[in-house]
Amino acid sequence: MHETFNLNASFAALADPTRRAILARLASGEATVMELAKPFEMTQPAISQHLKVLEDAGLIVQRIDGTKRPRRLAKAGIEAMDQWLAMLRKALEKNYNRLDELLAAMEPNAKGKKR
Amino acid sequence: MHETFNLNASFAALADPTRRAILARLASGEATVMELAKPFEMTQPAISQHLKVLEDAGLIVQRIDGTKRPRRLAKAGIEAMDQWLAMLRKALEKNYNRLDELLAAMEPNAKGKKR
DNA sequence: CTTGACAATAAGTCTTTACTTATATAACTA
DNA sequence: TAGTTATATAAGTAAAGACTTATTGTCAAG
Repeated sequence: MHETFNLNASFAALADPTRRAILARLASGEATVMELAKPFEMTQPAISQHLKVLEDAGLIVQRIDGTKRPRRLAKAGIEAMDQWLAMLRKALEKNYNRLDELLAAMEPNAKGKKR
Repeated sequence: MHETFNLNASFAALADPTRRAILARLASGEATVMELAKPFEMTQPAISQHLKVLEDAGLIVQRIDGTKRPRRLAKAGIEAMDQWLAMLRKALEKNYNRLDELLAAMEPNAKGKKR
């Protein structure tokens, strides 16, 4: 419930190229809204809205510095997605092995051979 | 272009809990549409549409077996997302170190006030 | 050849999303 | 203090998404 719900928001957040670019930028350190907005042909409110999506998804956090609100990456949310994907990747490896076994069973003659 | 576009679709695909459940199911091996549909309170067309989304996103592939169309996980698409996220995770580790350095540098003197 | 199982597609509805412009608020600066 | 900078919020719109029901295409088996 808590986790699944958050994964919905987290993956949805990554589905947008602007938001992925923002995260990539934050990967090299904190940045303010204006700094983040600069590379895009988009208004500041649009960027603020993207940042809200990222924050609600648990992927970034903000800090207060005068009138500025520098954002940085948030570990927890990113790791949650990473772990979910790791599960899939592991399954892929397993299935790959299983496929090997299947092929081996189907071709007793050519067992262990790579064609 | 190719890669960014695909990541849009891939992450968007994972944003839906039904589709994540489908992938989790496929993690334990091939399954037909009907098999995949069974756990959900949803019609078969709905599942077929989800499968189309997953396939367009490069996350699954299908095989033809009579009138059945068994799906299985697709390595490439999953790895693409995994690698993008790995980039973020790496940045987090780096930034964590950087923060350590910053705090260490600030510590010798009295720490800044907050105002 | 007909029937039934498996699956895709079409069309319609309702909700969500990604923007825009306009405006508000709070904190710096001169 | 007044003006400017940094950011958030509100309201409106157009497009995309997640379903539904209805229908169609294909194969397999009697």
